[in-house]
Amino acid sequence: MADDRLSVIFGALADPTRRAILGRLADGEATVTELTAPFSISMPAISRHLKVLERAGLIARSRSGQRLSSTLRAAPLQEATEWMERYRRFWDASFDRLDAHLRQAEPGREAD
Amino acid sequence: MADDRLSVIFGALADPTRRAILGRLADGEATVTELTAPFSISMPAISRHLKVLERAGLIARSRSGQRLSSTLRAAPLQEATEWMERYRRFWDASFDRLDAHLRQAEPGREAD
DNA sequence: CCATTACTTAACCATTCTGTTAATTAATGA
DNA sequence: TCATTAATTAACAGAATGGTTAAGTAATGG
Repeated sequence: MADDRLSVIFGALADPTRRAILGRLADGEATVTELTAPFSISMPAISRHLKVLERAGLIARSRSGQRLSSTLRAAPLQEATEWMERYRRFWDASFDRLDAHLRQAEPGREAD
Repeated sequence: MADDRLSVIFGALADPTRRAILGRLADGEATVTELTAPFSISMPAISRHLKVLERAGLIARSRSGQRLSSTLRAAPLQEATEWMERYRRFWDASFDRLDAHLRQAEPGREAD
C-alpha cells in the first residue's frame, strides 16, 4: 500500500475486522485481549490490526501496567470525509450544472 | 482484500493513482488513453485500476466505437460517508455525553 | 481488406497483507 | 523469586496487489 496519509487511512478501513474493532471501541476503550475475544482469529493477528489502525491514527494506545488499552481517535475519519466532500455534488440532489455538463459530454447516455 | 461492499469501496480508495483517476473524472468522462496520459505507468496498469474502481461502483464504463469511456459514480462515496457518520460524534464539537463516558471509562486519561 | 488505434488479457515478478504457531518480553501478584 | 497473564515479535505460508511486457481482440478508416 502507498504510504501517503489518505492511502493509509482508507487502507486501514478496507478490512472488516478493523472496522469491527473501531465499532467496538466506539463503546469505550478496550485491551488487546478484549478486542480479540469476539473474533475467531489469534491475538497476534489482532495485535497487527491494531498496529495498522494506530499507524492510521485511528486509535491511540496507552499502557496501564500489564494492560495495553486502545482508544478510538476519529480525526482521520474527518480527513477521509473531507476528501470525499469534493465529490458530494455528484451524489447530491443539487446536481445542476455539473450534471448537465456530464450529460452533454456523452449525449447518448442516461444516468443509471 | 475482503469482498464485502465497504471493503471493496475503501480498498479502491486506498490507492493514490485511483484517487487521482476519480479526480480527473470529476471534470468529465475520459477514455483509458486519456486517463493513462498523466501517469508514468502503463495502460494495462491503468486498465486494472479502472476495473477495481468499476467493481467498487465508483465508475461506469460505456463503449462508443473504439473508445471506452469512464464516468464517475459517486454513490459508493455516500455509502462510505454514511458508515463514517457513526463516528462523527467522536470528532464533533458536541462531544458531550459520550465524551463523559469515555473519560469515566479510564479516569486517569485526558483526550489529546 | 488490412494497417492502425484502443484497449484487455495473459504471464510473470516482486512486494505486501493476513493469517498461523512458537518464542520472547514485561508486569503482577502470591 | 517464580509462575502467570498480557501482549509483541519472529518466522513462515498462501493469497492479493500493482507493476511489467507481449500477445490477443475489436472497431475504424483508407
